[in-house]
Amino acid sequence: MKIFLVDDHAILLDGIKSILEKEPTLKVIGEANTAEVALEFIKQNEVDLLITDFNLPEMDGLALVRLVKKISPITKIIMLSMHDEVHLVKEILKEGINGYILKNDSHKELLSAIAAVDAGKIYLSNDINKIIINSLQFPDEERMLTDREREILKLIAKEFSNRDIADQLFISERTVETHRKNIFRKTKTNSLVGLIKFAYANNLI
Amino acid sequence: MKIFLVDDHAILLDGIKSILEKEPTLKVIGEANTAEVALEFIKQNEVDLLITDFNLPEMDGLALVRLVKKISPITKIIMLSMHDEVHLVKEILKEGINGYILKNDSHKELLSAIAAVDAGKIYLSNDINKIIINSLQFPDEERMLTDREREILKLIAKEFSNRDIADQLFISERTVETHRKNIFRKTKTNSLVGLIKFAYANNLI
DNA sequence: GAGAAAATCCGTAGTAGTGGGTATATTATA
DNA sequence: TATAATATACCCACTACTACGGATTTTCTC
Repeated sequence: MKIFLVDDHAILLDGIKSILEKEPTLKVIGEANTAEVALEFIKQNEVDLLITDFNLPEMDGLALVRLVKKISPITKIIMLSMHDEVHLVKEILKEGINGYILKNDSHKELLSAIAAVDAGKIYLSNDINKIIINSLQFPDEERMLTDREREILKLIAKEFSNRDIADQLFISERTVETHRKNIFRKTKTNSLVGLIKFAYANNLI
Repeated sequence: MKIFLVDDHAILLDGIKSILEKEPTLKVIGEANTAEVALEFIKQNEVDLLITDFNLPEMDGLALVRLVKKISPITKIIMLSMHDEVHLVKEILKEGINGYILKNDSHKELLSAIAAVDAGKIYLSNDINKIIINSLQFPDEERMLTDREREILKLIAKEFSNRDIADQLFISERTVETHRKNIFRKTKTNSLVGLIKFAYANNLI
């Protein structure tokens, strides 16, 4: 099984490689610190399995997954993330990846995931399963932010005022206020600080 | 050399262990996900080198370092952090640790650090050196926040209003406003969002 | 083409925080 | 003990955002 690793922390990359090298059936044929470099490699080489972090500089793991699915549909993908925020997990799973494990899972979980994915199954780590099931049991939570709301939240996080955002998007300040109101409602926060924390947890910053 | 590892991400712990096991002179005699568990171990066993992450649940890496220095002064310490924020780096180095490397350094850097520390030297990763030198060249930056300011920043980050904070600390709202002003000045931010980002970067949240 | 969802826009009143000061008591530190 | 640093407190004018409310247009979906 030809595996390609992506993570922006070299030490983690080295560690995982060291673990996988102990398995005779697995072969790490390449690694990268950024999604861009990974894509270049996948365009030119056949990769059976891509194991990628979600947090990457520039292009994030989600964008990488979408592009890999386009340019190399046979490549299976396992996401190795530290994020356990329900919105974000759902967003990633929607892309149809083959496995999702967390960084505080052990290497055994990673090996199990690889085996399962190799056998054509989908593997979710225990914690991720819990999150999914929990969100099915308590579906009260609002649906995700719309694209526009997300756009505005990002601008808020970039320290723009309502006035600035309105100018930038060529809309009225009122509209920005309305979006802001809706974002607050949907994220169940009622302070700017809470909102920024939400943005962090959901990787919008 | 008897080494103890601390990191809240099991997969990283496993990876580093796997790397270190290849070196015949090194022996990983234990590992932990939390500072508390690590301290228990160090109390009862002789540890030559502690390699610890900074971000830990509950007690953080800085507090761990301070306690280890007390209960086992012979134990050398290498901090393995993803933080490269100048204030925080300085704060950690002030504790007198033996090495500081970043998570996006490679395993070679880690091995070099271990060798240097074993030889009684202090090892700083290249990026950390740059940060230190840079801060010497441009010492214009304000000194760190005072304890009180830090306390107030944490409360701001917990979504308390000035009124709330004043009540909680039994001081006037005016005083809170003054502290807030000083915090803004010192952190060179001028929006709440910037402030929260600073708090994140400095691990105050 | 009906209906839902999303995006747009507005008013009015009130509040919390910003930015500019100044000033004094307390606590470290040399 | 002088000096600096920190923590405390106040004033005033201003602005940005909040919290209610309601409404219309555009876009998507069945």
